[in-house]
Amino acid sequence: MNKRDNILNAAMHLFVDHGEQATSMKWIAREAECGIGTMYNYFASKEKLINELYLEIKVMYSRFILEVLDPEKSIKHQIIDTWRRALEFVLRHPVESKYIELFCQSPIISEQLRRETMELFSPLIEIYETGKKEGIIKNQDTLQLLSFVKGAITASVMSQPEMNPEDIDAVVLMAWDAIRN
Amino acid sequence: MNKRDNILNAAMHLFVDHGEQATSMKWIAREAECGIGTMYNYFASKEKLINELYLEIKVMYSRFILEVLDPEKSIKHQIIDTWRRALEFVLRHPVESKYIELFCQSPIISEQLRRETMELFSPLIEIYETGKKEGIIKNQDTLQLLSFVKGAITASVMSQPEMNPEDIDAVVLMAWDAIRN
Amino acid sequence: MNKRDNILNAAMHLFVDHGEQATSMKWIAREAECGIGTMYNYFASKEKLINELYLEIKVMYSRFILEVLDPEKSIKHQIIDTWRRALEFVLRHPVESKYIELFCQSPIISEQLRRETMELFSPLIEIYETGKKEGIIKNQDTLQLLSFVKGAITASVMSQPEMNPEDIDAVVLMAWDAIRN
Amino acid sequence: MNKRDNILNAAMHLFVDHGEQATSMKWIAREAECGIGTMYNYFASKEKLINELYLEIKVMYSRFILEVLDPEKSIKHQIIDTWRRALEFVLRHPVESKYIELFCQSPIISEQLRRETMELFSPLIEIYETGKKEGIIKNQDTLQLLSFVKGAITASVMSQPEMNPEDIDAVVLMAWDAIRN
DNA sequence: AATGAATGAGGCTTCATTCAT
DNA sequence: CATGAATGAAGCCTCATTCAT
Repeated sequence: MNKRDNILNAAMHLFVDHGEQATSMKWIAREAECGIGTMYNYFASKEKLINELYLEIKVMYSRFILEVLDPEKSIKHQIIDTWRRALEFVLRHPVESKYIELFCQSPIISEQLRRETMELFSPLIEIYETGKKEGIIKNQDTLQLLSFVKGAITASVMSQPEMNPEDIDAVVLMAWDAIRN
Repeated sequence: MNKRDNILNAAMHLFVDHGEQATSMKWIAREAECGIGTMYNYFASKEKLINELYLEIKVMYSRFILEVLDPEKSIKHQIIDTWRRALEFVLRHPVESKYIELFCQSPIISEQLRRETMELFSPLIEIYETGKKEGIIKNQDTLQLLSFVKGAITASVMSQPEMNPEDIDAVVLMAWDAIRN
Repeated sequence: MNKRDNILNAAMHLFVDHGEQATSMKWIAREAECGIGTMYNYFASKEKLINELYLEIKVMYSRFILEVLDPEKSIKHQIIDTWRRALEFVLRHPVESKYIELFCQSPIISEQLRRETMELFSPLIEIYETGKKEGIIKNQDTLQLLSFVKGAITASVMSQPEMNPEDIDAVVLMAWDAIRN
Repeated sequence: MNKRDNILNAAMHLFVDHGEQATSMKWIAREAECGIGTMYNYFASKEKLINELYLEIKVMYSRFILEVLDPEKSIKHQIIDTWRRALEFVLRHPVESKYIELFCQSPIISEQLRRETMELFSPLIEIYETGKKEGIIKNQDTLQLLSFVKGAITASVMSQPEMNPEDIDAVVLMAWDAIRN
């Protein structure tokens, strides 16, 4: 594992466990097993580090979810697949998930970066809009639909961090019942 | 307005806008128009202040939601009423809502307090369980159901802070479709 | 016991147990069972309080020692009597003794007060000088003699706070052997 | 001079002149010509600094006194030699001596450290006990003897900080007369 | 005279950042 | 590149003192 990733990984774990501001650069350096000065060769400041970490995780997350999209499949299938992937992400990458949950709204994240990472998920928007046109999901504002299911799924998995396949099926079913026509 | 509430109010606004850790006690004092020392007559430490603020808001929130519960009504009505109240709370108390959204998971909130505030919502649990017995809502784990709709509704209203009555109806319908049998 | 003495007494105990600076005015007020403001009716400031306490104790100490002086007795007897009284003072008033031991040199005590309290013991000086003239004690500088025996006796009793009569006799004998001719 | 010693030295002088509690860390830093933060690289807290300074001085003091012990010499000579060294220490290291005098009993010094530094002087105890066995000094409790002469000598030199050789001889003689048989 | 809430200067300590090695 | 000692601004908190009641 390269040194930059080492640092980001150490930072993520500490942030999740103790909060961004309660985690000092010294502490990150100790966990990453490098000198404090070294970190400043990779990240110009703590703020930069936090923003880069945020970007890294969001990119990883969006890739994980979107890479299962198969345009051959039906819209319903595609939507449900993204949900399953979202749930799977939490199970496979609990720390990254917790990070997103906790610091998504951190005031340190620049507004610009926040907007950029939102765009990573734009392919989802198209799917939902196609779904609406096909009449298989409710004709609501797309952002509304997305927020609803994202909130629902995230909260579900957070409240029960160790889901088994039946739990996953149950949550996916509820989400589908919520938005389908 | 009494001085203690002044302080809590100033703190809440600053916390929501700039984060708990980025908000200094000096800053809160300036906003609350009192000396720093005065705050320590009411709250033994910043941590205590944060915890008391959390409790205050959670109690206010739970009262607001639960006070519309009418045992005479059908379970479906009662469930939907609580959702409408939850949405109304966000519209009427946007800062308090944002506070809950942001700091619900703050590592500063003591585990004990977190548990205590959870119990404030226990009446909801009974309603859902009656609903399950009556067969009108899905036979899922109650905490799962609650998390799902809570997450969904919160995310919905957060993504669109100025909802009109139709939006509210739409969200409530989605939530109901999600959990009904 | 009057209120002023109450305050001085509470202050003395706290100072001895925790140090002058570590003892807050609030704490003294709590122990003296009066309001903080009340203390300021009796002592203009903490510094004044400390200085008055110092004076009070030193006066008490000097009176205790000097009141046994009997000009009818021989010089040797008078000297030894003061030592016995000094030892007795420690046994009877351990807290006051500890206070003297600890804060005798406190930088808060004003130089003037320190000089004034020194004069309280001036009768002793005359006795030693008479003793030198009579040739029964060593012909040293009087301050030297006084310091020597005072240091010796204080250290003795401090190292063994619960002396029995034989211990007292032993210390007195050593002191006498030290200065006698 | 190394930086740690610089800090300890600055601290010692300020403590002696103004008291431990009246001396702020900022002040010590200014005198030591370093940043405040630098001090915390060497001492984890003000309390630690005070304790380490105490240890340093006590070790220096005990070494200074004990290094003249010569088992070839008579007990009387050995005892008197340690006294002369103690007096010499005060003359050569007046600030260190004042520090011992003033803060020996500071409530900040940990009880454990106090016990440890006492043991530094254990060789003295053996000498006195040999002296008692040989019948050349009074058959008192050893700690009593030690306290007596230590208190006497310290007080003597403190009351007259610039002693000449005759004064030293006089004090040593008084001390010897006090304990000899 | 008695009280204690209010105040803010100042204390200890942390920590992001720099820079000489 | 890597390191970590040095730095001082800024944070939390204490506490002597005041003043309105």
